[in-house]
Amino acid sequence: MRAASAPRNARAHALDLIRQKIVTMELSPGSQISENELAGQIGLSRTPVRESLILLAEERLVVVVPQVGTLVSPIVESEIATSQFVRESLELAALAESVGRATPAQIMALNALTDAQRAADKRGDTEDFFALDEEFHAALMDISGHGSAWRTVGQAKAHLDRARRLSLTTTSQMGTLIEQHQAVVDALEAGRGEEATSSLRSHLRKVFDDITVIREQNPEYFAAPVTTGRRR
Amino acid sequence: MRAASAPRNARAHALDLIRQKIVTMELSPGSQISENELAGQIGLSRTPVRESLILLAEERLVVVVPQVGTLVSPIVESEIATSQFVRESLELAALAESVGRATPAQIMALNALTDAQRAADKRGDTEDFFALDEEFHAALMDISGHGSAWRTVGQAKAHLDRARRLSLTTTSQMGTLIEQHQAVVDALEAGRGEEATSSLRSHLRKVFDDITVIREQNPEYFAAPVTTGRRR
DNA sequence: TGCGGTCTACTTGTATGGTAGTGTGCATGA
DNA sequence: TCATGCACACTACCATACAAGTAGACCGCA
Repeated sequence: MRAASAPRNARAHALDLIRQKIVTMELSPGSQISENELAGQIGLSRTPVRESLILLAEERLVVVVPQVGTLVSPIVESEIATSQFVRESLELAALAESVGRATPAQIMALNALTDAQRAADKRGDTEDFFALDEEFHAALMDISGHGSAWRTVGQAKAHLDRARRLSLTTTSQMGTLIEQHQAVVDALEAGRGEEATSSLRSHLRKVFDDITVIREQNPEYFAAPVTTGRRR
Repeated sequence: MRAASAPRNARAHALDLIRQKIVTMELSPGSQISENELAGQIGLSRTPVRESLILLAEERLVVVVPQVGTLVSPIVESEIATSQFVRESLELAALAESVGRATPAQIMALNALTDAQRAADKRGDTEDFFALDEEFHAALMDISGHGSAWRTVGQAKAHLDRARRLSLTTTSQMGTLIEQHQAVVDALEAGRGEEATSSLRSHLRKVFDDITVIREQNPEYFAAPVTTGRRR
């Protein structure tokens, strides 16, 4: 979400703030946080902070242990795999329905986004790059007519993004990702559905595969495949 | 969710209760509810009830208007379409990955579920039928190894189920649904992936199409395709 | 009769106090 | 030295009080 522009109320503000801290790794996975402490930092009472944490727990970004504490979810491989599965399934299904539906204006908008990404790449602006990446995928999904399903993708994506942030220092691969975006747009414009979906699939897989590399480089943030003792 | 067995705490209890009231149409779409009133009924204070409503708002099952009130979400066609898209995409993608992975024990479990559904059909027990339906689809997804993505499907499914409940009086079609389940299991067991996915797709589509019929019969619960003035 | 302002009842939002449960560290004793 | 029990500090959970805002009823007036 690029636009956290409208602080509808204090809770929404707190929620955006805390989620950002988690996804950007400012709050590192596994670290303990407390309602009191966060409330103090943000300048609110415990109530809106607590409500935010409940929502974040629903997103699996934090784990609340009753009477014990709240901690930032460790990056669990199975969780990432699930997020990848959800994202990939929804984006590919949407793209398949988009073939032949995309208007010239929509294609233009996608091209504008890839251009903007190239500019961000040259500037080395990884933050903007990530924001544009988000916009691109959202716009792509919107063409299918299932834009409102982006909410679901966004939740899954949060887990992936958190892991990806660990590699944002290595900006060398941004060019590759942009060209993969472009390949999807070009195939979509030409009406080549198979090519579009296969391009998008390999793009999403590449992002996913990068994470496994990241894991080897930053094992401290990754948890063992714990079975949390919770029954399904 | 068949098992609301473990009342982990008061809020989880309230959440299950309220969600059930909504999905079973005990709280009709569009009707206004209040934190105080619900708290009184359940026998809790506003706090856990309020937290439950926040979560339900995130699921789009209720709409909270600040300082005005909370109302059960009307059944909006676009919302149902999105839910259908999410459910269909995830279940089909999972099934495609399940082909060749299903163990004999898993196939047996699926067959046991269809048998149980036939029994429920004979008894005319629609509640049990719905619960078994849920179990069946969850078990099917679990085989793919992406069982934890069922959470996501479950949220989408809640919207669909609510609309389906309107037709639970017409139990005549339960037999058809069961045989569609069986067709999926049989194809999966035989390793015929294409047949399995196409069977599941037509099954899910049938459920979806039923809803459009329901709409014509119960227009009062359906809202016009309102653009709620909310920017994406 | 119709219009306008005010007042009240009710809503959700936020702050705060008390409760129950958990983990930790320290003192005590073997 | 090590094990054990206990007190304490800390947590999230829930209840309650207060604040901010809205909608509608009601009354006065033109």
